[in-house]
Amino acid sequence: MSETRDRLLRAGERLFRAQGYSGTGLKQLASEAQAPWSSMYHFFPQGKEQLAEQAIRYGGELYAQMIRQCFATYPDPREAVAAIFAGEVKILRSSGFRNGCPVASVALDVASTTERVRKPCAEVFASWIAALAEGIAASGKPEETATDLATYILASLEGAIILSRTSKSVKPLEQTAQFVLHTLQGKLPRRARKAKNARAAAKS
Amino acid sequence: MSETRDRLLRAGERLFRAQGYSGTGLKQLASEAQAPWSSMYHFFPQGKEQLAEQAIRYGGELYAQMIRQCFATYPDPREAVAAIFAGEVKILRSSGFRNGCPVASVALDVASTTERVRKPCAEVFASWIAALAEGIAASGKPEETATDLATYILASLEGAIILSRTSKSVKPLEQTAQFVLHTLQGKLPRRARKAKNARAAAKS
DNA sequence: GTCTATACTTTGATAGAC
DNA sequence: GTCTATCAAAGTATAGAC
Repeated sequence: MSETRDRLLRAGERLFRAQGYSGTGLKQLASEAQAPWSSMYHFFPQGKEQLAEQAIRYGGELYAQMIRQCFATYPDPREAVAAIFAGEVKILRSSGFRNGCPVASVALDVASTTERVRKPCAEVFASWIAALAEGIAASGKPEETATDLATYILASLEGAIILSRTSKSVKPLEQTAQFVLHTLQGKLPRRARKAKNARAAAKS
Repeated sequence: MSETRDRLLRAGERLFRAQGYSGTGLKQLASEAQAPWSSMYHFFPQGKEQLAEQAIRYGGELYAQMIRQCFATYPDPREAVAAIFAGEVKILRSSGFRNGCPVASVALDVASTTERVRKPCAEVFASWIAALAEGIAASGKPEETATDLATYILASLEGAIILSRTSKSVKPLEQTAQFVLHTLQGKLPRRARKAKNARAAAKS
């Protein structure tokens, strides 16, 4: 609907992604969005948390679409996941290692302090896992295994992005991709379903 | 040497870990450390960046020791890595999902803005990778492969911590551990060394 | 819906007495 | 090394005219 509102959300996604939640000021955000300061509280009367919540969902939906797009283009999950990692390499490179994950930086900032913002972060992560799992399950794997795999893939991707962004090198992303892809082509852990047994073993 | 200085560093590690760099105020930090406000600039005349830099290194060294300890206790890399993941589960649980990685939250905050703090973050990550690689190489794997593996393990661990912290559930951590351990016991990706070829393939 | 102005708080950082 | 006081700037949020 509103043009200005969209610009605010996009600026939010950009800035939160690069500087985190606390590190981004609303005035900087409005200025970056070329929006008047008054629109800030016009469109988001509940302030920063409300804006962040919607910016997270906005960026999250974009990324979910990208994931689905990859699986639509490459029916083979291995190729799809390779494309996702490769896409991340491109994003990091072309942004000078500024654009990492639009959710992770906010999530770490607020996970323990601002419940209202933590929740959308968790939901977006869950939606990405669902998108990955759906793509994987489409190739014939049982659904539970697909969700476990999807969680593992997202975790590896997120961590690799952090390492790459911090070291300003795409190597961690590329190296991690190799092992994840290998997992995808190989046989899965014996009985990925029986997480309970494995859990007990890991604890000891 | 100084008792007060140590308390400030420890408080820094605690707070930065849970709230990020921008999200943590120096006054809150001094109060939490039960240190007078004046000691802040007495011990860290260059201000917040200097404190953060040293707090990062402090926490980083602690974690590196823990990694080495795990490999010393369990000569089998698989068991050592399982212990590291299990330890993280315990830390998250016992802290009410507050204590994630002491570096990642700061790294995402400042990676693109505060070079002085980004650098120690990158160095600490590198030291953890080195510690992991050393433990893995000790079991007979070639050195280059060990470093690649170590990067992959750390990435998966970091990402899993994020997912677990955000969702307030240890499931992502436990599921990710399963796949990582499976990679460790299985055969490695064909020619982990020839990263260049793989890189080219991932791009296409 | 936008403009200008402003209240109030917190931030990082200094100064000077002791 | 610590205390008290204070600074300028930036933070979020509001108010009222247009």
